Amino acid sequence: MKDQQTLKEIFSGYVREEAKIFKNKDILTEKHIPEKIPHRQEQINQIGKILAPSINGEKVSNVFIYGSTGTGKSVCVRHVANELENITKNVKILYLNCKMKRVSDTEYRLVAELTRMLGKEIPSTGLPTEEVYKAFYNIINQNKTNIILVLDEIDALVKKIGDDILYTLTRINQELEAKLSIVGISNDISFTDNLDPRVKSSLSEEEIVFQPYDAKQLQDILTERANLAFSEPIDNPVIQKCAALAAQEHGDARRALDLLRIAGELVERDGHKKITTDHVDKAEDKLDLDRIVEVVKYQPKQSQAVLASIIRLVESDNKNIQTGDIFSVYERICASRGLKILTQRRVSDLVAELDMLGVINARVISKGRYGRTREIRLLLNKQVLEKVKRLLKENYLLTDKLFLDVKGG
DNA sequence: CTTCCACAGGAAGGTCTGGCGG
DNA sequence: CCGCCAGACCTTCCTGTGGAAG
Repeated sequence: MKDQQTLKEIFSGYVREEAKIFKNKDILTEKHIPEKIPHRQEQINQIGKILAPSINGEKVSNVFIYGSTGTGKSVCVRHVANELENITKNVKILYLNCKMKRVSDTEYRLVAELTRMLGKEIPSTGLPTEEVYKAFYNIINQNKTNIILVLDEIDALVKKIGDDILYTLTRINQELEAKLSIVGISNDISFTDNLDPRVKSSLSEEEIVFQPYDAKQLQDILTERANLAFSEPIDNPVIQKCAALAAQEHGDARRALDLLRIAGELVERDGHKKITTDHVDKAEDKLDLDRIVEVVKYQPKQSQAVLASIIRLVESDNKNIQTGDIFSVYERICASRGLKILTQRRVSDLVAELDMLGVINARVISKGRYGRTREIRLLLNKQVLEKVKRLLKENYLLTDKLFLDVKGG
């Protein structure tokens, strides 16, 4: 009873505190699609002009949009899409982020998801892919509406499952006399280079580029959103700091918003009221810390073992760490922990994955006579490294005592 | 110039799990 | 129940290669 009382007090105190700082925290997340998008009017108009003919039932051009992360590609497209759907029922917009695990990262899942969006349930597994395509075609034939398919992070899709699927999708129009257009969004500019020329030309009937924001523009964005998200105005230096830090990260607006949001959360937790630039500094640390630790936490055991090997090598002052070194340490860790030892080929892939996740940096280098390999560096600062190590120790993949004498490099 | 290291990374296939429709 | 399917995860086998050493 006493416990409950205390808990209630904690909660109610928290609720009050939250009410004081955030008016609506969602404004600062990706979920939110703002009414006003500063410094993107031109792009929005371009997208609008391209998609407008769909209102009269005409098929619109495929569009390819690129720009680095946090330049507003998705928001702008979604904004236009919302407006479009508000004024006409002739257009159905299917928005899909291709990076979504277990939703759109394979051919089957992607087509299944699209079919579901059009109103037909498809089991998550069990059917032949061909069957799912049939269902998709059928429902398109029935509906006869104009479909605009927005494929966000389309580069991730092609990287994983190839461009065949895009070819199939672009050909639907010929086969079914349907009106399906594709809006592809990518943050990899060189993405189209490796595309099948047919796909490439049909996908980029129109192209729109999003340049990174500069610090000033980021400030405008932050100010705009901060007014909606927080109950009290945010000090200018705080906004400036968020903008400056994000401007260093290729003008990533998402990062700027994250910084502001986390800073707000930190203040909230401390029970204070005013965000200061110190909070922004802390937010920056926390942002990286949380992301990496979270990533590592949900890596499979084998991948963690590989990471443990890399950390071991780094800790024993090895300068140039290469795949072979990692593998030999990895073998020992597995042996001592009773873990199955995978092949070097597989470990090489796990290393590549860790690289993609931003935990390490793996660069292919040639050492001439002494072979071609990957040179690996850890990308963790001291704070993050400590947390990751603790995590790996909990999983018995790292121990405190050194049990290795690694050959010098 | 050629040689050759220590891998990279593609291709194909195996094994297992979870789920389908009949 | 069966036979089949997709997908995760892994192995086996393989060809390709940048550049220092000879």
